[in-house]
Amino acid sequence: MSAATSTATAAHQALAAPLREANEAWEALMGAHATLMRRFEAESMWCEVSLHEYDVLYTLSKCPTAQRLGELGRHVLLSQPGLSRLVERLVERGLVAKGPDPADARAALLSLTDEGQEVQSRVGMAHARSVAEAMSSRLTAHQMSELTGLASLLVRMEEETS
Amino acid sequence: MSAATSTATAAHQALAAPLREANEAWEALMGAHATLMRRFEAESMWCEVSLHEYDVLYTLSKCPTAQRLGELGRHVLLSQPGLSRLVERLVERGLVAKGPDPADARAALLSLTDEGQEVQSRVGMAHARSVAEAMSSRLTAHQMSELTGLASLLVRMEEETS
DNA sequence: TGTTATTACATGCATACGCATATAGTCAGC
DNA sequence: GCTGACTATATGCGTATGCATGTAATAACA
Repeated sequence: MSAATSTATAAHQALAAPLREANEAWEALMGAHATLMRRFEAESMWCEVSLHEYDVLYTLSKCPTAQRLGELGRHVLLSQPGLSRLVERLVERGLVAKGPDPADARAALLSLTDEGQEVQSRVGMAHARSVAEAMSSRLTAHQMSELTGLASLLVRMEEETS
Repeated sequence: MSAATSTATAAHQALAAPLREANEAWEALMGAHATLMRRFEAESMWCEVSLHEYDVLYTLSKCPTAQRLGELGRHVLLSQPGLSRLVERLVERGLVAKGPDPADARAALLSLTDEGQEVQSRVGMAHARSVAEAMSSRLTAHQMSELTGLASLLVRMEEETS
């Protein structure tokens, strides 16, 4: 091996160590997400509402006041047109109510209907039980809170850096 | 509040504590995944290959030997027909080679072409740098390794429980 | 060995999605 | 108050995806 190659390799390895740690963490996080998503998707509770649809119902259920589409978009991993049409379907199905915003005629204010609340609550309960079963079979309570803390550090990153 | 209601509430709260911890952890993990995915999706490196396509190239690049579709499916969060057609597109584009399995005429053995390796390597480098930047801006090296450990505990859960 | 069940992958079809763009409303400066 | 930049949501269009099912090959078993 030539000196030049050796130097390049050493430099590459010096650079690679922190890069590798970060990518291992991301890959593990991806893997955990994929594993759990696959498990949850296979459950029987999504016959009424898809995961994306439940995501919207859940987000709305946590909001004390009616939300705009753009606000919802910050919580749902979906493009703006995609979310627009997803909400449109939920409105047609009577789970979400869409009304005008008195303060801004462009905006649409979204909230859960009674039926939407009922569906969110019912599906949410079943999902929460499934989540608890999956998580607690692999993590202790302490590990869960550690994971919560670490993952929370990564959330809303772009809102703070932009 | 009646005694019955009070008892039910107490029982609900006793049940709710571990359930809440698990769901907080899952929600934080979802949030971290969504935040980072949103950030990575916005990068310019996916003009050549989409995230799903890169996922396939990356998985193949890590396999020393040619893989079957079903094996790939264990690593990619995509339905079997979806993966079948995604691979079909990659084959048409010359990034993946598909050959017969001498041991099983039903199966198709998949591997990266030279061009596929080149694309995976190039996109992978850029992606890895982006991942490292995103992670290290919010986590210390120690926190990354903690996250790796915790997330790894959740991976391949169904393989061990089934 | 012949019949059935199972596995591995492919395909028809409906739908959901993203990108680009359109439409409608608000705001800033003058 | 008018014009131009900007924002919030909707729509046209092409494509990717999932579900149900098809096709071909292997396995199991009588």
